[in-house]
Amino acid sequence: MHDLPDPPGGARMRDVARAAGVSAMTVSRALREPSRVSPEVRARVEAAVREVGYVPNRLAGSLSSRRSDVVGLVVPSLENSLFAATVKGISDVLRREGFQLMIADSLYSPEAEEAAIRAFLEQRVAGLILHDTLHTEATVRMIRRAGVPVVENGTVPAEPLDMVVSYSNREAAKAMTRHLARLGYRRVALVTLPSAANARSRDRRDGFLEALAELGRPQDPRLMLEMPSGLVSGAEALARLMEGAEPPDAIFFAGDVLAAGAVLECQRRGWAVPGKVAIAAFDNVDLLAQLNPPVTTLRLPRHEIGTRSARMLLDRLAGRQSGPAVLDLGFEIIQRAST
Amino acid sequence: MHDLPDPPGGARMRDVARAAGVSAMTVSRALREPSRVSPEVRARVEAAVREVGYVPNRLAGSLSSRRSDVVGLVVPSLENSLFAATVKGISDVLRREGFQLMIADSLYSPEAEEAAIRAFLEQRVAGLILHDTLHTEATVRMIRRAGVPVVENGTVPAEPLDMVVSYSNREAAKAMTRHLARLGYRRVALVTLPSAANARSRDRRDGFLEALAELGRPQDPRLMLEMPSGLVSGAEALARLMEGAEPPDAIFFAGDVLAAGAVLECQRRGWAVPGKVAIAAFDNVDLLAQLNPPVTTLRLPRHEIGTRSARMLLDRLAGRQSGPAVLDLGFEIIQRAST
DNA sequence: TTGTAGGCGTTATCAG
DNA sequence: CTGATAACGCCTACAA
Repeated sequence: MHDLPDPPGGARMRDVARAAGVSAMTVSRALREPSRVSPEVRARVEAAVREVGYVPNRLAGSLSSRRSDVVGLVVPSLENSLFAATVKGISDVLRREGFQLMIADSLYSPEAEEAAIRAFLEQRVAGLILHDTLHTEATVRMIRRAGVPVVENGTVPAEPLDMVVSYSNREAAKAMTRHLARLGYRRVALVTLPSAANARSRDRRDGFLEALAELGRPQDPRLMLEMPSGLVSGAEALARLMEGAEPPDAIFFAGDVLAAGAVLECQRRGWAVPGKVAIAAFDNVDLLAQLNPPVTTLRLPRHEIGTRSARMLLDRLAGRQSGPAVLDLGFEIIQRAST
Repeated sequence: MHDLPDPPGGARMRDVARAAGVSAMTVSRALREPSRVSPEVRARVEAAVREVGYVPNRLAGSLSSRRSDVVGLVVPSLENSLFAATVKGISDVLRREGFQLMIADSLYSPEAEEAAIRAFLEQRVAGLILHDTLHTEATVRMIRRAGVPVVENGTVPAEPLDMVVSYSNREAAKAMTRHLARLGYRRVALVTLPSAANARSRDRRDGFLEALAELGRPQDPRLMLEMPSGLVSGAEALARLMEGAEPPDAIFFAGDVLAAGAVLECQRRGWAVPGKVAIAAFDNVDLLAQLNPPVTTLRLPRHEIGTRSARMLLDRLAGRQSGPAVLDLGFEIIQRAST
């Protein structure tokens, strides 16, 4: 909390009013509802605004009007480029509608998310977009009490807080597993990110297991691995899985850039993909299409999740939409040479 | 701008005061300067806060105190993971100090930057961090008039607005060019991002040319190319440069993931790297170390730029630092197998 | 179409 | 250590 150097340089509405020879109220109107002010006065006000270099104070405006044009966003990580696509989608829509974006990262911790959301509510944001769907009880109470609209993004939660825009991690993982089976792979392994604090990861694992069950295949713990994020991690996962007695003939890397790391490791080891082992990924990052071989993966609507979330939130704020809503944006399998 | 549902659910300070049997002023103190309130009262206030579910209204607080704990950040692009590292650094420091972050992207357009900055100033942010160093005149006027502290990040500008935290794009490009010459490469090509709206790109080109001049080598327009960002673009740049009559023996990709795209294209063409052509990159993204061969590049202090920028800004806000300051964080060459 | 009065929820200031 | 009072800059509501 630090000093705002308003007084020396900052002109207030009344300064504009004086310069334009009207009342402050008229300046306010001229700025927000130009049509409700005579053209002549409007011109004088606009001139005065330029003359004194007036920058409206939205803190005062929001306090008085009990409205806000700031949306709060919490993502698990600011460094993950997958979230970046969603953030971009949100930002694009908000900008067009004249809203501002406050961002915080939760680091996959519900407690950190709670702190971020509290800070946002203190700033009286108009609405929240949350990528994680797991919240502390205190968070839920705070949000309920505040009454702000919320959009959740990460996956379709069992008990949505309010609105949801996502794809189904479970269905996506299931579809890819089926796809690999259809291609003839018999021993399909799954690598996920640590599921402890990651509902998305659990959903993917569940989808994988559901597919196996439907296919009448047994669960084999030797074919399931949790690894942290990263290229190196993908390489290591590959090594571990292939060292086993009955190695997989296909590996589904259901997270991040793990698959890319694995393909690069195959290059180093001189292993043919998919000859030695097939590799599938979970997200359509540019890299996967450019790798040798290009990697089969899922196209997820990352950017659209952002745009639709923002739209849904703004619709609610504008009273254009009533109740909770769940939007499942689906996904698509991209078959490439790696499987 | 939309309705804030404060009244139904939102308790105000006076509600807390009533519940605790004290005045609102005492609640305010108990919350912000607990030591200036008797332990007994403090406890009553804390209990009352929990009881009524009080969430302070910082709009009112900031308006009254003329302080803000929000920092505005403008990056060229929200999707570029290089900026993400800097954003993360900023966010880490701000969180620790209890500040909030508003983010907007400029899309490399000074006009869009101006709009974003205006919006931030309307929100009365305590300070600004700008990644671009090119601003419209109106932007400069606005910032000067507002008197908010500013940190610029992109490159060291000729006329800093205020504080600067960066590395020198020119020096970094120069150093890598020299490095390639030292390794024995005779015809070094340069690929940059479009320089029209990108000062960083121009600086890199200038550094490249300076190095050539120092080495007594001629400028060869056939060895300089501007390409848009992206892996595919890197592959295409490679193809174009190698198709010429006197192809380069080394290519310095001074932007983004261009170099990675080129290495992957070499794999496809069966070109040895560096046998057929050496490849160097500009930023230490994880991928470069994992590619085959691993790619020589520059380690830039992306994350540290963020942390130091935030610290410098907060120091200024706390009165701990006086005038403008320019912090050059340097860089480092990482020699790998691709050169 | 324009203006006046009062209040949004908090904090600075000064008094007790 | 605590409280009363007056802003902070703008907007809602109503009046002219």
